[in-house]
Amino acid sequence: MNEEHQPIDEKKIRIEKLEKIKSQASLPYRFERTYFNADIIKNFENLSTKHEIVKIAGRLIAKREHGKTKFGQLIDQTEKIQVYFRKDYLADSFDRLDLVDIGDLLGIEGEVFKTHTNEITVLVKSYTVLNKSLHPLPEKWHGLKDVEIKYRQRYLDLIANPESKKTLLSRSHIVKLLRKFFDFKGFIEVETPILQPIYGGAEAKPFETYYNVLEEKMFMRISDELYLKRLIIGGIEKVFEIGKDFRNEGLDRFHNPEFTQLEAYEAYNDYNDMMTLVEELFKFLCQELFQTMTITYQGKSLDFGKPWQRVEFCTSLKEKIGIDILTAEYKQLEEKTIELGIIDKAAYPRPTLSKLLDKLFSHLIQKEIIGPAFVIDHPKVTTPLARSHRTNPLLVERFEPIICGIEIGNAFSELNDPVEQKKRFEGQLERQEEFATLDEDFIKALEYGMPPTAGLGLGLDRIVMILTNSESIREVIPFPQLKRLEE
RNA sequence: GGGUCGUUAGCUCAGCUGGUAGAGCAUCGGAUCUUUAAUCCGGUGGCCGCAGGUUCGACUCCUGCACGACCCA
Repeated sequence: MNEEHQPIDEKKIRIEKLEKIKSQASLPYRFERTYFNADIIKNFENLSTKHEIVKIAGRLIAKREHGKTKFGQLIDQTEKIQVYFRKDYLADSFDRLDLVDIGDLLGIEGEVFKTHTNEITVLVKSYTVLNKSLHPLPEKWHGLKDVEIKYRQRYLDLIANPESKKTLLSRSHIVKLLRKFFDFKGFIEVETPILQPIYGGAEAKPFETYYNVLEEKMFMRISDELYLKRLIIGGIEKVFEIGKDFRNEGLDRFHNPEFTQLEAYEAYNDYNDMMTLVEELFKFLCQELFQTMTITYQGKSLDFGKPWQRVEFCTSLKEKIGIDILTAEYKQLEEKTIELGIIDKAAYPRPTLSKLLDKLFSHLIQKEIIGPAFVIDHPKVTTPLARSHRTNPLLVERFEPIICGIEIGNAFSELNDPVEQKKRFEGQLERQEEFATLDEDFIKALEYGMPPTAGLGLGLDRIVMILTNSESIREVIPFPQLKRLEE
């Protein structure tokens, strides 16, 4: 760069402005807000006829200068609202608006009125700079599109893209509704250990950590299941937990390594009761969020008013590939997956039977299900924690809720026979399933007698995706996992 | 892990077959007393993701790397 033309250093300019502001008065520690912007819009008639002085606070996101007047837009948590500065009302402080940039945080006192074009506006009687932004904001019209910046600097995404903010606020609303539903149904909310000496309750690679004081390797939980069942045994008969699970696996549109799961267990019930509960839950969510049972996800229409479709795991696969998976040889299934190009020999040199079945089903059947549907009655080998099917001992009483091909949960009639449970765990170890563990302490708990119990796990992030029409799990997680940038 | 695509001003994007960088918004200066993607006039702003290579010459072609998106595993 040559000497005459320095690059614009917007930060430097803004710091200088900030110094000027500070030299006149120090930045306030608080501002007594009397209304959120949304409440002003809601109560406009009342506020304007009474000429009430309102105090609002937020970030300036637009500025339109018009000689001896200026219009701006101030956004707070709830809404944006137009603000109107006039030199004849503000005198000297009008000139000091030169020190105010888009992005700055303002406290404003003024009167509510409507402009000629019927826009609800706050006529500014006085304003205070509460803090400055030292950087310019993303562009006003196109917003912030660069997905990498959106997630790395989520605050900018929230300021610039109302849709992103709406999605995260919806998430909070949905979590509240989930708690309300389970509370209404009489479930007790608990918190179980995230740091566990033995992981279990799912098939997934755990994150490992180390507890110095105990001099012991620990795992971040991959599921809450085994602890919640211990509580069922202890007599907390309707129990649920909402919390993070951690799986040391890939990242994609549907997976984040730490994700939120809702698990619920109800004693004296079975998986049919749990299906009913899930149907009721989605009716409740749709009613509260949309006041309708019909919603659209990524262009697909979904009706939660009707009973969910039931898709039998084995029957549907048999219809599709003409193989009875319950009697088929391992080799036959392996050949089929290779023939269909579903499994890569290099990645899985010796896939387990459970893996093969899972791959076949998710590719051939699940992907095509729009639903809402329950995939039911899986082969026993796939599910060590579920109870055998009451009419077919080769199956378990299990269901997975599927919406638009996305698996949003997993549920069973819980296996409560300690001898059988131990055999199933040992079977997994013998078959050398990758993440098999044997939790003796859990078996011991079962030996004291667990009532017949229905259990449910729901992927909260995925439910939020569907209810907010988000195409990636990253949109519904405030700070999704990204690779670290090199310095 | 593999494939395809992307990375250019603070933001959103152009940039042809290789000839040395463009627009809009933002920013800076000026005009403007109801604007709303305000408008009008004038100006500033670039390690063209990073590192090599080919070439007289590379944003452009080639190789590698980083990050991201989608698809596959």
